[in-house]
Amino acid sequence: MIKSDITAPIREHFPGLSHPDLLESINEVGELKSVDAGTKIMEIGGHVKVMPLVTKGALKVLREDEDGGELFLYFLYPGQSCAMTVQCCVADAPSQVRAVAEEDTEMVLIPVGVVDPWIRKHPGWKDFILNTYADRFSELLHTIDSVVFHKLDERLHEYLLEKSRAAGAKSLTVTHQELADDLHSSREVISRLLKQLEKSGKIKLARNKVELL
DNA sequence: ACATTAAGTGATT
DNA sequence: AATCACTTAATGT
Repeated sequence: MIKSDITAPIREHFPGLSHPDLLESINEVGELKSVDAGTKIMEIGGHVKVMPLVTKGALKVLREDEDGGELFLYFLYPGQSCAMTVQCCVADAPSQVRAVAEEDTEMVLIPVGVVDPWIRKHPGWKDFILNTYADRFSELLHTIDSVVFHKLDERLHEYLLEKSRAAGAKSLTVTHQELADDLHSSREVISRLLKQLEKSGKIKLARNKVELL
């Protein structure tokens, strides 16, 4: 079947999961999925049925407050996965974050039911889960540092750089409003900060465009 | 040409 | 740094 294609992207991006037994298990229950940029992968409050292993593109993970305000947390790149999923299938809790495809993205979906059993069955899987946790935890600390200690203009600049990395391009197609939403700020403030960044020669602006220099 | 949406500005808190 | 009220500019139909 086409199923054998699944292990190829896994072997390429998740070298830690390349033990034959584990690959066979992944091949049995995993499902390769491609989504267009902007597709919602996970909604807040939604029940998590699969754990995504990103193999191409990027997922954007966001927190949302009571009144619909958003806050960007981190991107998930190829070779990474979401610790929230593990938390959710262990605690059987609904998702507390939203995940959206930042680019056209490809991932292998692992049913949450096998996540726990595999930890005992496959040493490589256990290490992977622990690493996923450790990675997300330090990403989160970094985000907290950024929010609490950095000024908004620094955060904005850093976010633009990350976004550029996710897009794999220097030129981004975004509105000021979208940036404001991700950083939990307001459009006017972002506009003004962007203009400062442009003046200091770090970026170039056009309608719906931000170009990193 | 007109309507819609993005971006800029100044004042206020 | 956020919000408001308003203007100006760019874009789609």
